[in-house]
Amino acid sequence: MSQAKNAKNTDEIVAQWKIERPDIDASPMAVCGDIWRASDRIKQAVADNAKKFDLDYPQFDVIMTLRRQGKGKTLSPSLLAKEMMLSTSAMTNRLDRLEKRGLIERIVDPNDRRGLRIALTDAGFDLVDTLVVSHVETEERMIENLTPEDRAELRRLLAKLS
Amino acid sequence: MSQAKNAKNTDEIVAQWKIERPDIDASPMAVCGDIWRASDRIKQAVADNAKKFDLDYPQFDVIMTLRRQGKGKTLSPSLLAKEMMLSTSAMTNRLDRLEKRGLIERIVDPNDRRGLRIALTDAGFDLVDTLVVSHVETEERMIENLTPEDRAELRRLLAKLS
DNA sequence: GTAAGGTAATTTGATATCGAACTATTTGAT
DNA sequence: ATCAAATAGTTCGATATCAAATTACCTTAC
Repeated sequence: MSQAKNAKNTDEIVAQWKIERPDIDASPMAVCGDIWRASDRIKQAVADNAKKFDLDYPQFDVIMTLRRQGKGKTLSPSLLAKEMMLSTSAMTNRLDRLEKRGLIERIVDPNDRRGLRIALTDAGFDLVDTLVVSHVETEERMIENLTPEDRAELRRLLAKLS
Repeated sequence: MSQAKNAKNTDEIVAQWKIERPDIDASPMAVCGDIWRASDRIKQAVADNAKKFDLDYPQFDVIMTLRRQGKGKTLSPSLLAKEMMLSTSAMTNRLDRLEKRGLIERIVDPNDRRGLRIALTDAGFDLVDTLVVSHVETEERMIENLTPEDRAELRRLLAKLS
């Protein structure tokens, strides 16, 4: 995940293809590759920050999503899964681990006995409230070289992707 | 991986945090989140394309890397792993599967009996040469709404990330 | 009101990943 | 020359993921 020192930059990759397949315009690889790698670096930084709180990224992801719904709010496992683009079986797994750690609890849905409501425990709530500060600092550090205009422009360009 | 219909856009997420934690400027989440999601969509499209050739992304990744080195060129497993930012054990796994499919072969390094040289077979070479065409088309389709200037600007901005 | 089909969550089985331990070989220091 | 340390690749153990199957419950159509 972390940027390996020896990984070629995306221009070098395009140059290699230019030699091997001069009939192909490989330049999209540079654009897509740069997005890909930027994302990997952000993911790594975010995961490293979560690790400081003894959380892996999957756990971090869930409790952040729960926290931003508001104090006392709950979500069903399937909504959580949809929200974070994950299979419900992966969500079951994440919730198992978080429940074991006492950060969330599963509450039977009073209106639908098939369903559950997932709530942060007090410990989970407190943890997120500390965590989110350094999380935002981490992300800010990743993009600190971008001016406000750069940021807006970057988002505008990314929004144009199909 | 695919963009879930119900996933909130990153502005909505920032807005939720604004309510819950007005003391925090969560705007970096929107920038980083947009990069993250753009990357996920590209990854999905690339994996879907590979699937048309009965390859999963990991296998695709390896044979593309080998192919662009040039016909007949070889790389060691550890260099391959470094090149694609992967553990060597994951690389062993990928090579096992590719070897079973007859797309690559492991050749003992004549200069170092600990080492291997990984080479594409003729079948592997032919497969990549078809595959790479639709791969580039796939990536081009993802960024088709970006003008050449947009693409350069996007890369310039991404390069400014820490 | 009952049966058919839909939905919620979990379980199961397969695969990919990593880090650590392991085996075999090479390199380097004396 | 010898032996310790480094290196190449694999194996092992743990964890995460997905898709498909499963169980339980709800909703709809009649």
